[in-house]
Amino acid sequence: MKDVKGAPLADTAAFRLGRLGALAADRFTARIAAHGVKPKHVALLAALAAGGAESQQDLAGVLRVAPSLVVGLADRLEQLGAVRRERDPVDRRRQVLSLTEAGHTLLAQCTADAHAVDAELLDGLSGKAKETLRATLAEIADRHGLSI
Amino acid sequence: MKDVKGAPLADTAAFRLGRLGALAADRFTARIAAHGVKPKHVALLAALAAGGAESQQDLAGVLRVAPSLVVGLADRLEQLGAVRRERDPVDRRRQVLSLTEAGHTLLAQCTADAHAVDAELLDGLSGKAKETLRATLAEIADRHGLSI
DNA sequence: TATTGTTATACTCTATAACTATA
DNA sequence: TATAGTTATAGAGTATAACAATA
Repeated sequence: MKDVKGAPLADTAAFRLGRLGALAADRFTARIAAHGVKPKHVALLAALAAGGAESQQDLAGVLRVAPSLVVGLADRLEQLGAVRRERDPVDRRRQVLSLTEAGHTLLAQCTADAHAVDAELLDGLSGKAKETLRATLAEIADRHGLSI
Repeated sequence: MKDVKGAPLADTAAFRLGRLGALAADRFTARIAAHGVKPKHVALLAALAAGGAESQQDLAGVLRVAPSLVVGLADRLEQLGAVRRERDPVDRRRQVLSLTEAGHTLLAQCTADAHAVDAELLDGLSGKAKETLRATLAEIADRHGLSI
């Protein structure tokens, strides 16, 4: 009769996801720093590439951050020439963001960095284990409305 | 010939782990707030329960935080009656921390909270998928030296 | 002189509230 | 009056540096 107490804290998915998520984020942050951006900037680029959100309010919703935070992110990306910011002619209160050619390139570079982190992090796992993990993470993210 | 560009950013394990890790951490944080602690306090309790680190320096190493941060964590846990803090008679510079009965109880409560978050987060996955995920996360954590 | 713990300080991230302009 | 974006402000979290006690 084992397991009277249930699995210890460190064996829960919640705790491990938190710990590994922080590790993954740290490594990703270190790599993309070379391009002058941080994870939230990349998330914004990815949200634009995915489509469906182009005003700053919509983007704040998708990224689950305060609208005021999007201002600075967009400022920085515009400064890097990665996004265009244009007033919506129909409703001049809205800023419509779109990816430039440079923005697509930057996103591709950061995506390559994420793949590099994947390789480091999942090194040693079997190919099948990696595939299963990706699929499971995708399903969980999907069930919790994390398109980005 | 698909996949010329490789998987998009949102499909990388690094990005999903970061996102899901933040979600798991948020939910865990919300639950344990009822006990007056935050994730780092719980990590300290778990490290003590796991053994192998009892001085504040050692604990800082295991938790991968600055030693100065451990001071405040231990202060709070001592205030809650969850840990004892005793000078090492052999080397009076060292503070030796240990779990009290209340500390074991607190850790058990927080572990139950983590299980509750697991249930929420992994809801909808098959039992087998959950087990495989736990095993894979454990293996990755282990390979990267994350005992806690 | 080196190390443990502590305190003081500063920096990063992000949210909330106040404000401007449009609607 | 309500909404999109912006700016100002404040709080949480954590690291680094300076300091005290002990080795």
